[in-house]
Amino acid sequence: MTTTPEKIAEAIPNRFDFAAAEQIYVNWEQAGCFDAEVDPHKQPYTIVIPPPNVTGALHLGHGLNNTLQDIIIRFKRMQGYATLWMPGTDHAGIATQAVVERRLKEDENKTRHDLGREALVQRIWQWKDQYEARILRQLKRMGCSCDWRRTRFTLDSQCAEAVRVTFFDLFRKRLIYRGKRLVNWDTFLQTAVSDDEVFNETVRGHFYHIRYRVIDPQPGEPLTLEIATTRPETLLGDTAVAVHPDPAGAFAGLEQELVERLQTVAAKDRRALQDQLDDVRQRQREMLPQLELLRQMAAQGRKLMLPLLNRPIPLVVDHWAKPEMGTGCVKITPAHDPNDYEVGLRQQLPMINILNPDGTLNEAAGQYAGLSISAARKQVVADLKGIGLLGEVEDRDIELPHSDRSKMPIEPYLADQWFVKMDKLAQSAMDAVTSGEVQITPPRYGKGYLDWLSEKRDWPVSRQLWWGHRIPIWSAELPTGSQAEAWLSQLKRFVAAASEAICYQVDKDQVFVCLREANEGWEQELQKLGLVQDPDVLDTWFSSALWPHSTLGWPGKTEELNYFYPTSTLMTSRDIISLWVARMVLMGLNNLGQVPFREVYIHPAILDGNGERMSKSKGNGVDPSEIIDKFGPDALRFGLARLATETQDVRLPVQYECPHCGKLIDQTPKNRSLPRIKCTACKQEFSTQWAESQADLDLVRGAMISERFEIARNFVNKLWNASRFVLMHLSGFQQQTLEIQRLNVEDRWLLSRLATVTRDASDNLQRFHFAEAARLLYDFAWEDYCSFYIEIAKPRLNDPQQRSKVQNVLAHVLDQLLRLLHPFVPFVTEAIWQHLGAVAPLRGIGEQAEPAAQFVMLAAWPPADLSQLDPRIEDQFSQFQAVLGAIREIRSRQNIAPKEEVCFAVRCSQTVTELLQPMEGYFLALARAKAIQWGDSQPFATGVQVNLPAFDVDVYLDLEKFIDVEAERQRLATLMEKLKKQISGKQAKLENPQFVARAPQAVVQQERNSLQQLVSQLDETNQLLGKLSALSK
RNA sequence: GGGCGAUUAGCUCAGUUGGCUAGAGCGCUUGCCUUACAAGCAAGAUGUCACAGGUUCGAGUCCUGUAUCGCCCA
Repeated sequence: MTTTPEKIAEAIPNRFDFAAAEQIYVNWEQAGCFDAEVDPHKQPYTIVIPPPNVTGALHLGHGLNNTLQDIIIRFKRMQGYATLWMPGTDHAGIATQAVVERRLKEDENKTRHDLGREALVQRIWQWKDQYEARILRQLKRMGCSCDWRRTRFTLDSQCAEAVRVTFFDLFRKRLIYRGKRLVNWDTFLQTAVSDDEVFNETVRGHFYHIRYRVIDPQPGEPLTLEIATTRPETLLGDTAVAVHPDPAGAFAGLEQELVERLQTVAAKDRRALQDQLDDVRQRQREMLPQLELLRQMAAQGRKLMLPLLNRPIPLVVDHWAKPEMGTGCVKITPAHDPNDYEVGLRQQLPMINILNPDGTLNEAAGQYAGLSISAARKQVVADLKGIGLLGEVEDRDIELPHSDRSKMPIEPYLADQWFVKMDKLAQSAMDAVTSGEVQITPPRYGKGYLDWLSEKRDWPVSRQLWWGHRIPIWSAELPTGSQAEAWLSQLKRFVAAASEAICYQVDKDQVFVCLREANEGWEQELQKLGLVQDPDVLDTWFSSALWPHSTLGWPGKTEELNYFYPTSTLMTSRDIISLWVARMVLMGLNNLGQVPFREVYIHPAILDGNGERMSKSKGNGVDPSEIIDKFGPDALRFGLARLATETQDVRLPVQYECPHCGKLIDQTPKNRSLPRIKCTACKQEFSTQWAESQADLDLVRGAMISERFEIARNFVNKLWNASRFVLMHLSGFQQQTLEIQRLNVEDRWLLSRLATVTRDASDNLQRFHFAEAARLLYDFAWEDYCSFYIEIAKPRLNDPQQRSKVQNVLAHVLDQLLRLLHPFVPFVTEAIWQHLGAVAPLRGIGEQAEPAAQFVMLAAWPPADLSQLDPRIEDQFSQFQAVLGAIREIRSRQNIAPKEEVCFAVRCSQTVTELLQPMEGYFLALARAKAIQWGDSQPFATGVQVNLPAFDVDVYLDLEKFIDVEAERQRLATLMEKLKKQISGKQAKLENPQFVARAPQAVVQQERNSLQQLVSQLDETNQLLGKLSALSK
C-alpha cells in the first residue's frame, strides 16, 4: 500500500465520528460476533443480564451495570471462552401495572376496573412492547454484546413454563402453603405491596387519648383505662388492651441504661438525655402503682368494654406495652398493625379485619360500615366525645408509610396469601455462600446476604394484581354432608388421571388444586367441579429467581442448559442481593441441584450530585442515550468504568447545557424531572429527556453534561489522534521480527511498559477492578505512548535507518493497546483496527507474524510478554525523563519562548553519558535544547542549574541570552524552603534511636541516603543563590 | 434501632499487604494554533489526609471512640 501522510490525514478526520458506532455495531451483529454457540472445544463463560424492568427507560445506574458486564464478556470472549451474555427484560409486576394505571387515570380518568382485567393487561403489554424496545435499543447503542437471538422476557411462554413447573413442584413438596398475613395494603391499587415498595413520610396528625371502661371494677381499681392512638378508628378492630408484665423492672432497666449513657455522652447531648432520664423517673413515681395494679387485673382476667361497639375485650400482659410511652397501656388491633399482629399471635387474640379492599370500612365496623377511613376517624372521634370517653387530643408529627406506587398511605391489612416455606430453601442458599460455592465480591456483602436468609421468613408470593404469572391454583370449599365423599372421589379420579401434572391439597375446609401446565380441558373439568382459579399473580421475584435457568430452556433439558449452566458471574447492585440474588441461589438449587452462578460481583451504586441514588421513581436518572448523543458510546462506557472502584457509592453530578447560550445548569431535585427548563442565564427554554408533549419536543434539546464523560471523550479523542499519527507514518510498512536486545532504550522501555500494563490490566479486570484497569491503560496510552514514545518517534521516522523499526514498534504497541482497550471503548478501537488492518495486515514483532483478526472484537487478548519486562531499562528511561523535565522546567520558569533554542550541559557519570548522549536529538525535539557537553561539569558563564540527586546528575542551562535572575532566585528560594523542611523531618527520624534500632536496615539506609542527598542539594542551591545575588549586583 | 460504607487539593475522586517528600482529572495561573490531537502541548500553585485517642521505630493506611453524610434492613 502506498499511502502518503497527506492522504491518510484527508481520509481520517481529526475527530472520531462516533455516529459511525451504529454501523460498526451492525457489522458485528451481521458477522455473528455476539452469538454464543455450544462448543465442546471451548470453556463456557456465561453472564445472565439482570433483566431491566420494563417500567421505564434505563438510567446511568443500568448503564454502569451493563457496561461492566459487557467489559467482562468482551474480555472473556477475547480470551477464547465460548461466551454467552443472555439478554432480556423483567415484567416487574406491580411497578409496571402501577405506571400504566396512573397513566390511565391521568389521561382518561379511568381505573383498571373500568377497563377490566383483559383490557388492562393488554394495555400493559403495549407499554411493555414500547419500553422493551427502548431498553434494548439503549443497550445496543451502548455496545452491549448480548446474544440477541436468545432475548427473553420474564412473562414469555418459556419463562411462564418454568414458573409453572416450579410452583407445582414446591406445592407438591408442601413448600407452598396458604396463610393469613398482615400486608401493606395499597387502597388505591387494591393490592399488597412489599416492604421495599413502601416509603415513610412524616405528616401532621393527632394523638387521641381514649378511655375504655373497666367491666365490674373491684374496689380500689380504676373505672376507666386510658390509651392513646393516632388512628382512633382502628379501635373498632381492637381485641385487647395490653399492659407490661413487669413495669417496675422495665423502668429500672431503662433508668440504668440512661444513667450509663449519660456518663459517656458528649456534652452537647447531655441535656436532652438528662431530660429523658428525669421524665422516666417522674413517670416511675407517678405511674408505677397504677401499672402494677393493671398487671394484677390482667392476671385476674379482667375485661374492658370496647367503646362504641360495646364489645368486651380482655386486658392482657405483653411486653409490647411500653411503660415509658403514652399512658403505659396500648390497644391491640391485630388485623391492622404489625406490632399488634405479633401481640395477637403471642396472646392468641382474635383478629378482626374492619376494612374492605378499597379502604372503606366493612360490616365488622358496625354502624361505621361503608365509611372511608378518614370519614370513620372523624365520626369515631365525634362519637367518643359524645359519650364522654375522649380525652386529650395532641398535635403530633407521624411517620406514615406510603405506597411508592400510588403515593397513598399504606393500610396494614390481614389477607390470605400464598407463601413459600423458607427454612430449608434458605439454608441451602446460605450453605452455598458459606461453603464458597458461590463467591460474593466484594466479600463484605456476604454478611447481608447471610443475615437476611438466616431469618428464614416465609416468602409471601401472592400479589393482588393483574399483570404477572397467574397463580396456578384452583380452589373450592369442601362440600359438607352427604355429597362430600362423592365430590372428593370425583376430584381424586381427575387428579389420578394425570398425577404427574395435577396435585391437590385439602386444608381445613378448603381444597386446592395445582396444575403443572396450562390445559384448557383440565381447567374446564375443575370448573365443573366448582373450583375457581386464584385471581392473584405471583411476586415478580418468583420468575426472576428462575432467570439463570429459565432463560436457558429449563425445564427442558437443552444443550445450552447443559453447557452454559451454572453461569459464571452475576453482576448486579447491592440493593437486590436479598430480593434477587438469594432467591436465584435457592431456586437454582431446588430446580437443578446446582447453584446458578459461581461468583457474584456487586458494583457501586450511582448517586447524583446531591448524593441521592439514581432511580426511575425519583426522576434523577439520566438516560445513557443523552450521554451517548453528546459524548459518544465509548466515552459513556469509559467514564462509567472509571467510576467502578471498590467503594459502594459513587457520585456523578450532571449538568444541563443550555443549547442557546452554553450555560451549564446543575441538575437539582427541583429541575431533574422537568420536561423543559428555563436557562438561568439567557432565560430561553429548552427540553430535556422527559419531554413528551409535542410542545416540549419542539423545543431545542439541552444536552446532559458531566465532567466524567468529558474526560473520557477526550481520551477517546487522544487515542484516535495518536492512531491517526501512526497511520500517517506507516507508509511502506513491512512487518519485521525485532531483536529486542538491539533496540534503542525508548523502544525497549515502551515494550517493557507494555508488558507491565498488559499484566496489570488483565489482573485487575480479572478481579473486577475496572477503574484501576481503565486508569492503567489511560496512563499508558496517554503518557507513555503519546507524550513520550510518539514524540521521540517523530525524528526517528525521518531516519531511513530507524524508520522500519519504529514503524514496527508503533504498530505493534497500537495493536496491543487496541486489544487491551477494546472491552472499554469497543467502537473507537474497532474503527482504528479496521484502518490499521489496511496498512499493517501482518502483526507482531516476534518470530511469527500473524494476520490481523477481522474484528478487534474477535482478536485474541494479549498475553503479557514478560521477557520484555526490564526494570533497568525503565530506570534508564526515567533518567532521560528527569533531565528532560529539568530543562523544560527551567525554560518555562525563565519564560523562554518555545521557538528559542537553548544549550545545556550535563554533569554525570560515564554510564549516564553513554545512555543520554545518543538521545541528544530527542532533547532537541522535545525541549528545543541542544546538548553541549556530557560528563565533566562545566557551568556556563550565565546559567542555571538543576540537581537531580536521585541519579547523581546536574543539568546546566546556558541562559546568556535569556537570564531572568529574579525568576531563578524565586525558584531557588522556594526550593530551599522545601528542602529545609524535608531535611529537618529526616533528621528527626534518624535521630530517633528507636527508629534506627527497629526499622528494617534497608529503610534506615534509604533514609540516610536521601538525607545526604537533600543536604548536598540544599548546599548547592544555597551556593547558586549566592552566585545569582552577586550577578544581580 | 441494627448493618454496611464514606469523609484526602476549590470540585469529582485514586491511594493494594503500614515505609510518602500524599497523586490524577477538572478548575485556576503562565507560555504555546510546535504538521496526530486546542477535546491539544509544556510548566506552575494549591492539602492539619473529618476530629480525639491508641498500637507502632514509623499511620492517609491498623484499632477504639466522636461528628457529619449516604445506603441497606427493621
